[in-house]
Amino acid sequence: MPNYWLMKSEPGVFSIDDLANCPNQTEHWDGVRNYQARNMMRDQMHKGDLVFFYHSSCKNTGIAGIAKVVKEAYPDHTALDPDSAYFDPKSTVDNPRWFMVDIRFVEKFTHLVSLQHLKENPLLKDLPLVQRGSRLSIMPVAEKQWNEILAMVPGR
DNA sequence: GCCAACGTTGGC
DNA sequence: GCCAACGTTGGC
Repeated sequence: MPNYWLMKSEPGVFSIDDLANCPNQTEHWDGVRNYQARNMMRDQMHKGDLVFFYHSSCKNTGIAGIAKVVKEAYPDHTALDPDSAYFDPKSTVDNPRWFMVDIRFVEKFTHLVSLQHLKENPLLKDLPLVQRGSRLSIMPVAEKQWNEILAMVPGR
């Protein structure tokens, strides 16, 4: 059984369309700089897990589609690159502080499941995404929540 | 652009 | 270990 996740991305930076247009429709998920998110990604995210791709900080916030984990956590090289916005001087080759996984495009929803609709569904009240003040960029999704959200996808 | 909420840093 | 200051996230 796969685990289920939700990962946020700003579509102005990297959208689900960008993922679909990558070589092999696969890209590494760099730039995670939050320990809670890192720990989940590093310790609990496994090959074959499914991911809701969430568009944040944009006009239409919500879940835009599905991706899947195709490579488990390995060091995030952008932390070692002084020219990267994600550079972290405290991360080293021998002792990497930040990690990333590779994900592959699976499906784009014809219409996204909006944050507003997610918030309105009482069955999703425990999802960190809809909780007040939550800023987690990677979060687990329970199987029941996953199925509930899938049932909310317009036209699916 | 605003700002509430949160995470991190660093002095003590 | 406390906590004030600061930086970031992300919805609105």
